[in-house]
This record gives sequence, structure tokens and C-alpha cells, in this order.
Amino acid sequence: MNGDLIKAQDIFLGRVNQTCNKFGLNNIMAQVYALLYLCGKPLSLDDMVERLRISKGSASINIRALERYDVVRKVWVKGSRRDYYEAQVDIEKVVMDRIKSAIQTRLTEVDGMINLSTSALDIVDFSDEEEKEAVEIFRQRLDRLRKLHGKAKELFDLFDTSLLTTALVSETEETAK
Amino acid sequence: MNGDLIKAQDIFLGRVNQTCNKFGLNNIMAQVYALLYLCGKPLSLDDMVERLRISKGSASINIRALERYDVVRKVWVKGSRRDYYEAQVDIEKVVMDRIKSAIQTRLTEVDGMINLSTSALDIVDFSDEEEKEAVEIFRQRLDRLRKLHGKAKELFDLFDTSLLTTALVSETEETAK
DNA sequence: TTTAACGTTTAAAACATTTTAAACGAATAT
DNA sequence: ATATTCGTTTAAAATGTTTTAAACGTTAAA
Repeated sequence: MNGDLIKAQDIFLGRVNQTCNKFGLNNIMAQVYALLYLCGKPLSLDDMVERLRISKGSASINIRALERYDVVRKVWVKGSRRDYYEAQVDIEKVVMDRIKSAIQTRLTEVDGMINLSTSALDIVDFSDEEEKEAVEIFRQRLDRLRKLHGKAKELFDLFDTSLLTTALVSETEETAK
Repeated sequence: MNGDLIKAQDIFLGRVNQTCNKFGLNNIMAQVYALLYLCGKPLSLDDMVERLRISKGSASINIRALERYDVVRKVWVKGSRRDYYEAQVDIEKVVMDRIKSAIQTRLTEVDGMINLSTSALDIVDFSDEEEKEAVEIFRQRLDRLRKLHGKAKELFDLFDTSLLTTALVSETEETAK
């Protein structure tokens, strides 16, 4: 049996690991997905454990996270009691989904931040003449933030409603060979 | 002296902290910037230490990181030996710079990943008939990744060269009041 | 000079996250 | 029934990151 393929895959997987650190992603989750993506055939938990030298618990937890994200699928393999998983190979969709979700989370978060702070500012007592200017600056900053958020949201909606997305997302749903 | 303003600012700062965790950003760095952004006037290290209840070392390290990112500026205050800092108030620019830099880092990282793996794959010995198919799948996956990377890069360049950016970036350089 | 006021560095601590090993329970095979 | 093969759970260990307190060096004041 020829080990060159394994070696080449390991180089890819190693690099995925490195990339993950820079991206702030979970190493094992990404590696599990990468392995499934590369192999193009269903693997069992034990396959992953052996191939990536990780614990079974970790494999179990991470594969289910990947399932929730809809980037891997559980498949049934005839004659085996094990759970097998295969990667969603439409990587464009996977990446787009993640990016969109990340942006949306952040936009919502910032929106909440602005609203909360605006309410807080409205309660400030204006009697103190000395603070009037500081309050005014605070208000200006919030306005500016609000404007930025609005524009970002517009841009995201544009991004979301195809116009730009079509340029990026897989043209055909050709799934492997 | 009226504490309402402080309270309102604290609410904002608290929320920034919470937001940071979700964003994977450094809490103190963001809080320092947020404080300077809100106050709209130069603050010294000790001001930040007192206002945010952080250590001086932390303030020092983080303010310099912010300086490197070009989001705060050291300013000279007459009659004081301290270093004072003020926020770059053009928040659109700050955010855009960060986003662009993040995207570029990731694109470069992925590019490296693809190239490295491609080289690794080229070395694989083809003699083993059984592995031929697996190698082919690997190759297909890499091709697909390369395509995605290419499109992402195109999109980013579009984003970078104004077309979309103009919609987002500050129209005038009006710097506070 | 000597002293005081700074900003910076650094080693240790506090903290959060990830990973593991082992125990567990459910399902199937014997 | 019993034993085995699975996936999951969980408490503890490993790891990585952030934060601090204290020591340090430098500059300006006294």
C-alpha cells in the first residue's frame, strides 16, 4: 500500500490546522471537515480518530457541530452499525453560509449595542452645563455608528440577495464525480 | 459632579466588552478605543487605567497595538509629561481597514494552503492503481478550492477598488466638532 | 545630585477554551 | 441472557491567551 497519498493529505491537513489558528476557528472541527472533504467518501468516527489522531469524544462533539452547521451529513453504510459521515462538497455554499452567518451575528450585536447606549444616553441629566459638550460628543459618536451600521446592513443585504452572491456561489450543483 | 454621563458611557463600554467576546477581539484593546472614541478628547494612560480599571501594563501594550493599527494617535498636551492619546474618529475607515486586512490575511493564507497541497499532490506515486481514484478526488477538491479562492479574490478586489467601498466609507472627513 | 513621575517589560496568575480518557448507556450480535 | 460494539457524556488535564503586579529604566523636576 502506497503512503504517498496519505502524506499529501497530511500536508493539506497540517496546513488547514495552521490556517485555522489564524482564522480563530476550531482546529479539530476544521480538520474533520477537511479530511471528509478530501476523501470524498463516508468515514466513520473511528476512521477520523485513527486518521487525525484525536480522541473519540472530540470527534463525536465536533462532527455534530459540523452537522448542525450543515456542512457534513450522516450517511448509512450497508452492513455497518457505525455512523458514517460525508462532507458537503459544495464548498462555496459552506463558506458563504459561514460568512453570512458571521456577518449577521455581528450586525445584530452592534445594533443591540447602539440601541442600548442610545437609551442610556437619553437618561442623562442635562442640568450640568459642564457636561453638555461631552454628552453632545457622545451623541455624535453614536449617530455615526448608527449610520455605519445602516450602510453595512444595506451592503450585506445586497450581498445576500444574489446580486453579488451569484458571482461567487457554485454555478452548477455538480457534486464530485 | 454629575455621574450620569459616566454611567451611560459605562453601559456602552460594557456592551463593547460583550460584543468583543463574540467577535473574537481583544477586550481591553476594544474598550480602550471605545473610551477614546466616546470621550472625543485625549486621555492619558492613567486616565484609561482609572476609567476602565485595568492595569497600566495592559493599557500600555494595548494602546501601542492600537497605534500600530492606526486607530489611535499620540498627541502632545501642553504642560504635561504624559503621553496622551486620541481616537481616530473616522470609524468607517477604522472598520474598513480592519476588515480589509482580515480578508487579505485569510486570502493569502488560503492561497498558500492550496499551493502547498498542490505540490504535495504532484509528488504522489501513480503506480498504485487502487489509489488512482482517491488521488483524482483530491485533485478535484483542490481545483474547486482554487476556483473559490479566485472568485473571492476578485470580489475582494472589487470591494477594495472603491466601487463598493464608496458606498460605505465616510463621505466627508468631518472630524468631530 | 537626588527624587519623583512616567512608560515599558516581564514573569507569574488568572482565565477561557480545547482535548482527552474513562465511565456510561444503548443497541446489536452471540 | 450475556458480551460486544458503538456513540455520548463528563470531569479533569492540557493548552493558549490575557491580565496583572512589580521591577526596571528613562526623563524631567527639585
